[in-house]
Amino acid sequence: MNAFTPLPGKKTLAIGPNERLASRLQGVVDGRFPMFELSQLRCFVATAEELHFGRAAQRLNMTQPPLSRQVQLLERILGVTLLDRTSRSVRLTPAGRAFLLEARRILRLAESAALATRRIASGEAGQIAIGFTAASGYNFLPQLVILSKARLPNADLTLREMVTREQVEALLTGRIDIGLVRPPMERVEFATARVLSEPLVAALPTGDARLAKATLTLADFDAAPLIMYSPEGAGYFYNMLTTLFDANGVSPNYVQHVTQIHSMLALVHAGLGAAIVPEAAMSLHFDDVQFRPVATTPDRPVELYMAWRKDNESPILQTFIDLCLAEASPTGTDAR
Amino acid sequence: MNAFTPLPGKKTLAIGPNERLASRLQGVVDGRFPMFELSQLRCFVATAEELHFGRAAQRLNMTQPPLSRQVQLLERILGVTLLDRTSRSVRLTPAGRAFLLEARRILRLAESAALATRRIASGEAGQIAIGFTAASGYNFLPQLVILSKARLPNADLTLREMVTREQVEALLTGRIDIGLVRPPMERVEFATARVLSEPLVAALPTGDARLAKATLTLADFDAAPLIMYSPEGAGYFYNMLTTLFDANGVSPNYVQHVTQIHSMLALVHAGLGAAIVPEAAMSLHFDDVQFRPVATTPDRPVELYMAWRKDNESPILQTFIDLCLAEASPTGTDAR
DNA sequence: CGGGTCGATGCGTTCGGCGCATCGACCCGC
DNA sequence: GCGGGTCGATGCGCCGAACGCATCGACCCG
Repeated sequence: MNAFTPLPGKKTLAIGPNERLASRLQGVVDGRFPMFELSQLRCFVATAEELHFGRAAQRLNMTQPPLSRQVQLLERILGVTLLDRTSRSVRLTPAGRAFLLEARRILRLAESAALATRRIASGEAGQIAIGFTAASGYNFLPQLVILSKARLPNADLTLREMVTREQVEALLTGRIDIGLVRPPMERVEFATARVLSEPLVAALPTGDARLAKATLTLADFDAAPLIMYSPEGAGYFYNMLTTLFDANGVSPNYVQHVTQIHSMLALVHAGLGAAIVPEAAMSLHFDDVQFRPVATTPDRPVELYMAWRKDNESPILQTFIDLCLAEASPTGTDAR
Repeated sequence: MNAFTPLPGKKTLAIGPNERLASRLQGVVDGRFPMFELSQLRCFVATAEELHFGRAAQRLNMTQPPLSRQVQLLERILGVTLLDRTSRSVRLTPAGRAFLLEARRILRLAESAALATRRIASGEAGQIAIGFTAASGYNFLPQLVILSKARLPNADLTLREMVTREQVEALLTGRIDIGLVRPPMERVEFATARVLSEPLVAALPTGDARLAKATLTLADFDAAPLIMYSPEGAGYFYNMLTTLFDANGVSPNYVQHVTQIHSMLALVHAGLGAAIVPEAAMSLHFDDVQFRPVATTPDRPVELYMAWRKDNESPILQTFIDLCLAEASPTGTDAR
């Protein structure tokens, strides 16, 4: 069992090891070098730091002979003497000094690569690309980013503004992992959760008589100048408002169609008319533009959904979504 | 007693065969992970690139079963699934995608580290710190740098201006590898080679009557205003000139002692007097300062030596010195 | 000149990685 | 729908590589 078996004589034939070594170093002959291993780098670094094979071996939890041999092997692989050693001293050669720095870098890189990969697999780190509609960028998205920075500091968020239709395609192609989209969102590939529902508010220019009322109704917009959403670029709001107006028999005077909410408010500021915008747009402050609630049925018609591919296996995506759903008020969300 | 005999109190030194295995598995438990090897990274990279174990194994000159096992082992070391594999397809997980980039970086770094170290050991690359006296920086040093850049493009030169005395100390402490020094330079630790010997020239202000002569003699400076070297900061030139003047019975009128040659020329430019400078100083152009040869014995009294430690084992230093000595005119050099 | 230290080396053992053969899952085409 | 083909996983035997022990040879010190 014990390896110790004292042999009487010493066999002087030492061709065996040299032959194996020769086969290993055959690559040197035809120009292709064999590569060292990280364990050999650790051997060398420990030895270079201790400048003493015995202590280095102790640090590496091994004995001195195999350590000596690993360092020798590393030197033969490199074809370079890294350490000048006598029985009295061990010193780094210039090449050894340079290689020591490189070896430390390689080992550090290997350590950090392992760590980073473990974090990514555990959902603590990684990249998340988020698509969002313009209006969700005013209020909800910033909160989402703040939440992510606080709870997932190693998450690397990429934000891309795009309309719902573009987000669907981006989700399918994998260009984004999460979409902040407007309903309806019914696709078998996607899981969705309602993350926001908010009322509509009227944006009125200073001096507008309707500012006297605390709350407006849709009837207040009948035959009045209204800045309206473009059916192409802002279909969700266009459809929502036309449906609401039709259901209530209201016919505003559409003075302009625009796509962006901040453009609408700029036109309100210019006195062109009123606009009806989601409550989140109140984050945008324009001079001479004031807001009033608008009563509708339902009273919070503007909905925002989070959508992601069911088969997206990114661990951090799961962490992120769990985080979002846990943080959002339970009544306001409706997962899957 | 052998240092590696297990002592009663040091159980940890006894590394049984089971302990290696145990430490490998135990490491995962107590938070310390075993480290992967570069060969495993190569296995993973090839597999991730081919997305096919059979082809990857072929690329690695091995068979598929050990490749599968190495990738499995890597995954167990990381504690992370890198590849989702069925019998029909192999796909990277998000963590695998991230680790692939890291693995490639590590392998590239290892390759380049080996290459760089081989270059350093062969004398093709490395760092050389050169000390030089101010005057040698005007002409000789730039040529040396140009020569080095052309023939040793991977040499990383560090240039430090210092007087001869400082260079000697810097050579002894290893702060510089090569000194460009003034004689005498007699130390057993150093090898030296004369790399330059040049005549003295007079720097005269425009209008000086001596400009009429094509060549001046030392007698031309007797009783005339002369800007002189400081004995502390420029001892070599101070001693050379005083010795020459004494030997020729000449007594100039020392109007100012300064250390730097360009300061002397500035004072000549200001009309304060003449100066005697090494020929290399003619590289410095001042308005209203013109040069004339000065006849001396010997006719090229200004000598520059290259000095380096005999025991400096830097391979590129040897290459560099060989290069310098081969390039310099054989008559002008005198190695060792 | 003998004891002590240290790296190198001989030697026997063991363990890990390899190749071969095979399994099991899955796809595809007849 | 069933057999052939593909592909990754696995069992197994073998061999080489790395380990530990013992020892050598060089060197230093008193």
